[in-house]
Amino acid sequence: MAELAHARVTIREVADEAGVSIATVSRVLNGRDDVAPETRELVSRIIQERGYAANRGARGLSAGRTGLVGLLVPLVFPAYFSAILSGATEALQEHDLRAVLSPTGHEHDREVTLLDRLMHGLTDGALIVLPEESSQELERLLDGGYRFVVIDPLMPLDDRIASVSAAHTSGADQAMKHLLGLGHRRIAIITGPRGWVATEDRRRGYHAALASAGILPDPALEVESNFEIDGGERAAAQILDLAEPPTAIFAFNDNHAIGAIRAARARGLRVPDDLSIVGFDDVEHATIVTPTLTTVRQPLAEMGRTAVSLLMRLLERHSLETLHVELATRLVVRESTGPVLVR
Amino acid sequence: MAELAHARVTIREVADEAGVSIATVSRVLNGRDDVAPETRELVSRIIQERGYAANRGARGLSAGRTGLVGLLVPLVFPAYFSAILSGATEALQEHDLRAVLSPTGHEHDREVTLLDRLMHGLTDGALIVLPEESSQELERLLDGGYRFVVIDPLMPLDDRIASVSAAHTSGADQAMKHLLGLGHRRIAIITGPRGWVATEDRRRGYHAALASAGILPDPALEVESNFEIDGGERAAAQILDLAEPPTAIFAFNDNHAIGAIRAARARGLRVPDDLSIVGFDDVEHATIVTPTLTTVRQPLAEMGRTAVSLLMRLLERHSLETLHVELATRLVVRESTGPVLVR
DNA sequence: CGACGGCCCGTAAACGTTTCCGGAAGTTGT
DNA sequence: ACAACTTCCGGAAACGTTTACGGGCCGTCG
Repeated sequence: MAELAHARVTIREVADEAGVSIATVSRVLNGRDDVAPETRELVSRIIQERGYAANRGARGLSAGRTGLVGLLVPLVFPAYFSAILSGATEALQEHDLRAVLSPTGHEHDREVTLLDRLMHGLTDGALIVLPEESSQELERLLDGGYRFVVIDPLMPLDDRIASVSAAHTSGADQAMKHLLGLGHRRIAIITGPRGWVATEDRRRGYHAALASAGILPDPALEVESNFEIDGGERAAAQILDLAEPPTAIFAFNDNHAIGAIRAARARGLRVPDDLSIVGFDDVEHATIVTPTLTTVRQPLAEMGRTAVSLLMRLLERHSLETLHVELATRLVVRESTGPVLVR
Repeated sequence: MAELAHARVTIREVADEAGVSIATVSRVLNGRDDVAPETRELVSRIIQERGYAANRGARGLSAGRTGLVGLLVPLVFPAYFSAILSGATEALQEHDLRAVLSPTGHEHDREVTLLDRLMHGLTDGALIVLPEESSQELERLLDGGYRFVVIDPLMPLDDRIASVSAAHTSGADQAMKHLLGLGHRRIAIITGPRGWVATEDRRRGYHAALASAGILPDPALEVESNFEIDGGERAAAQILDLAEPPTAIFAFNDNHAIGAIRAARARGLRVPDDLSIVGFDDVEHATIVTPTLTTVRQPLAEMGRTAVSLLMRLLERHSLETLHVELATRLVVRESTGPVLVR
C-alpha cells in the first residue's frame, strides 16, 4: 500500500519521472505528432505505470472544453426517457464524453436555471429532451453561443435549433391504415396534451387518414390525457361509455393503451375481439401486457444516438447540412388489434 | 441581441462592474461572512443581472472539489437501474451536485478504467451500482483516497467500503412464508447468477424457510438464470417439465417471474390456480403483466437516495456511525399467487 | 490621545492543464 | 561548408477560480 490518501498523480510527476517537460507529456497525452517515437514510448509507459489520468477540470479550463455534455431530461425513470438516455450515454461514451444528468422534474424554472446557470461553463453542450422551454428561451441560449440539440421538441422550434424527432404523422398514418384495413370505421384517439408537437402531428395523421377514408371525425372520440396509465384508463372509460362507442382506440402512447386495455377489461370487453387498441412508442411494457400491444415503434435509443452525433458535429463547429433529423416510425403488429367482428 | 457567441461571463467582469476585486466576488459567491452587507448586496445584484455562474472546472481546480459525482451503473435502461438512478440523481440535485453518468455495459475492463482514470479528478466521489469489481480493486480505490458508496454489492465487500443494499434474506423469507402459508410444499426457485450476494442471500432465505417448514430441498428445483425474461422462461420450462413439477415458483426477479408466467401459459397451466409465482423487485412490469405479480418490493429509488446521503457524509469527511445500510424489503401480494388446489 | 482589535477588502499564489513561441539539433540541398 | 528546413522539445502564459495573507480604516478603551 504505497500510496495512502496520496493526492492523485499529476502531469508534473510524470514529466519529472520521464525527464521531460510537462508540455511533452501533454503532447503524448493528446496524440500530437511532434514527439519522437522513443519519447512517446517512454512517457506512455510511465503514464501507464503510474496510472496517470488527466484532470478533466484543468483540461477544460485550459483547453476550453470539458468533455462533459449535459443531459436534460424531465424524468429519469419512465421507460420512454431511459431508452433515450441509454442510447445517448452509450454514444457519448464512444466519443469519450461523459454525460451530466439533470432531471428537471417538469419544473420549468428549474430547467431554465439549470441550462442558464449550471450547465454553461461546466459542459461543452447539451442534449435536451422534451424541453418545456419556449423557442425564444432556447434561441437566447443559442445566441449565447451554447451548443445543444433538442430531442423530441414539445413546441415548434426555430429553424436554427438542432433537433431530433420521430415521424409522428407517418406513425399515426400507419396505425390508422392498419385499423381501417381491419374494417374499423369508428376509431377513437386518446391524445397527449394539446399543443405539443407530438400530439398535434399525430392528430393530423389521424384526421388525414380519416378524411382519405371518407369518415367524418367525431369530436367525442378525441380525449386528451397525460401519458400515464391511469389517465389512459379514465380516458378510455369515458370513450367506452359513449352511447355509440368505437370499435378501436388509437392511444398516443403505450401507457394510454395499457390503460385502455384495463378499461375494456373492466367493462367485460375482449381485446381485440370487441375492441382493437393501438399504442405508440413500443416500450417494453407493450410486450408485457396481455394482450401484447400493436403499437407504433419510436426508435428511442436511436434518437439519443442521433442527437449525440448531431451534437458532435456542432461542437466541432462543422456547419451541418441538416439541423433537423426525423427518424422513421414503424407499426409493430401484435395481439391487441383484430378485424371488426360482424355481430 | 447584445451578446453573440460571446464567451460566458467571468468573475472578473462581475468584479469590474461592481468595482470590487474578484476575491470579494468569490466571497459573496461562497457565502463567506466577511463582506459588508451593502457590498454583498451590490455584487449579488450584478451576478443576478449578468447571469453569472461560476465555472465549475476552475472551482474544482482551485478548491479541490468539483460538485460532480460519478454514477457507475452497468446499464441505464432496465427499470431496476433507472429506478436507482432516478432516486440518486434527484437526491444529488437537492444537494446541488450533478451526476456524471457512466454506463459500464457489464464490461469489467471498462469499469476499472472509468473508475481509475476518468472519474478520479473529475468527480468528488461516486455511486457504484452492482460493481463487477473485486473487493480488492475497490479497496485500492479507497486507499487512493477516493470516496464512493456501493449500491447492491455483487460480491461481499470489505467492511470499510460504504454500501447500501436491500434485505435479501428477509425478502426471500417473506416470499417463502407466504407460499408455505398457502399450502405450497414443493417450491422451485429461479435464481440469479451464483456467487452474487443477492442470489446467495435469497437462496439462504429460501433454504431456511424450507428447513423451518421441515421440507427437504430438492436440487432439481433450483435453476440459475440471467435476470432476463427469456432466461426466466427457459428456466421455468425446465422446472415445469420435471417429472414431479412444483406448485409454486419463487423467481429472484420480476423478469424471471414474467418468463415463468409465459412458460406456464405455454403449457396450459393457469396462474395462480395451477402454479403460483412470486417475483422479486417490484418494478412497474409487475403491475402490467397478467396476472399481476406477487413480488418482494425493493425500495430502489430509496436505495439511490440513501446512497447519496451516505456519500454526502463521506465527502464532508464525517466519520460515519454505520457504513452499511440495509433497507427493508416487503412482500406485495397481488394476483400471481394462490392456495394449492386439491385435486 | 495612542494603541489595539475588528471589520472589510485587495494582492497574489496556487490548482493542473493546453498551447504558442522559439530554440537546439539534425538533415537536406547546393 | 553553408543555408534552409525539419524534427523535437522546453519555457511560459493563460484558463477562472479559491484562499492565505496582509493592510487600511474605524471605533474603543485605558
